[in-house]
Amino acid sequence: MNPDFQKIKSYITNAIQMDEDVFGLALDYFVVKEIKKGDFLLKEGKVCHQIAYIEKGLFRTYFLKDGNEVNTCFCMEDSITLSHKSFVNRVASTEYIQAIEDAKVVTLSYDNLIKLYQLDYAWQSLSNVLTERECIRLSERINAMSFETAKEKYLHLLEKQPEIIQRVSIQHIASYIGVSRETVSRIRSKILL
Amino acid sequence: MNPDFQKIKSYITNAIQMDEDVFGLALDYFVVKEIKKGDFLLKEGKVCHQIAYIEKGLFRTYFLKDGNEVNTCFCMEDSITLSHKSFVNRVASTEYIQAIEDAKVVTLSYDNLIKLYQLDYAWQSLSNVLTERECIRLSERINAMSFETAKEKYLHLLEKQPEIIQRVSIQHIASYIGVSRETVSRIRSKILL
DNA sequence: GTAGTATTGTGACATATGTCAATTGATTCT
DNA sequence: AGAATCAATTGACATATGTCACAATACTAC
Repeated sequence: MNPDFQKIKSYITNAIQMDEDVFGLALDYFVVKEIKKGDFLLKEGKVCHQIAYIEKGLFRTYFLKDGNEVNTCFCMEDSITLSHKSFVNRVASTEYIQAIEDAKVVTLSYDNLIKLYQLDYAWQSLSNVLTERECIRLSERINAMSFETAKEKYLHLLEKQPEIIQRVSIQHIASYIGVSRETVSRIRSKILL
Repeated sequence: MNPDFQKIKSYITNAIQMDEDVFGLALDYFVVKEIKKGDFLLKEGKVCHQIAYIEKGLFRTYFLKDGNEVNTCFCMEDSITLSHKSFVNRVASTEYIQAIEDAKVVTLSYDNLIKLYQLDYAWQSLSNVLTERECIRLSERINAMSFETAKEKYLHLLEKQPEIIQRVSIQHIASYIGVSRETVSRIRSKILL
């Protein structure tokens, strides 16, 4: 088996119980892609045709509000990135997915995923588990982000996803937690005291 | 068939294609409950054992942050209310679900839902569709609530769910959009000018 | 290495929103 | 109906955060 598929295999079998041969059904469908920093996995207006398992690198998801970029998600190694709404409903995406570090992903197209659904129920089940997880992640993010001060939001992120703070520029973090970059800068300088 | 089940039947067959007899499998499992204004469908610390289809009435979901109630959701007629995280993972809920109007719901327990999953795949499929929808609703709420001003958030709610504004007290709306009730009061008085 | 560009930090000030207090208005209960 | 409780409004003021301008630092490309 392509050694690139070892990590996504662990990821999947970690989420649900899946037999070796059932996983094998997907081998011909996986496509490995290298993405350069700054390049896009998805742009507004395009339908999201693939899910991408991130083997290496870091992506941000953002949308445009009054011409300004608003970050909604950072995805790094051993996670999956896609525009959920666009992928599931087969509609044009309202968001962008951009690599902010050089990246390597294993992709699976919508059409092939549907084929896998029909070949074995475990693949359907995997989708369900991942969707449930996404749901819970989103509701936690709402609670964290809607009812906390700028400082609380920063500290919350620092606690929950310290690696993001390390690897992502301050302006992207500011946009992610919904405050100005100056405010994040001031919060950060106070914390260090 | 119990006339109380007519509405939930429409709701389900609207979400997915489901045969008459497959729907019939659930008839013995549905339990109709009347809930008085102020009473709880779920409290913090309890596991959410049921999903509730709302035939009549209005519920709010909230959690406690530093002793203050923070509203996260309002659910009314022809929708479903539950604590997703608690129901799916069988863990203690961190949130409360309270009727803020006299209500009538049709409930289905977790155990019975699992039985239905095994009796016919359509029930599993229904769950998946509803979870997908919830995901999309949550991400829209994040975008609306995290990156808008108090006024924008109020107007957004007014546009998307005008009935909420009519039926829910101003303090609950304020908590829902994450601003003080005085601020909502001032926004409202300006809009009317 | 140097020039140029992009990113971050800091101060001054403006503004939105929160907090507190008092008043008015609406519900509920007996 | 009247008392009592609860909800909403309004004003004064405090505070958090945004905006703008500029300096300092860190990257990037030649």
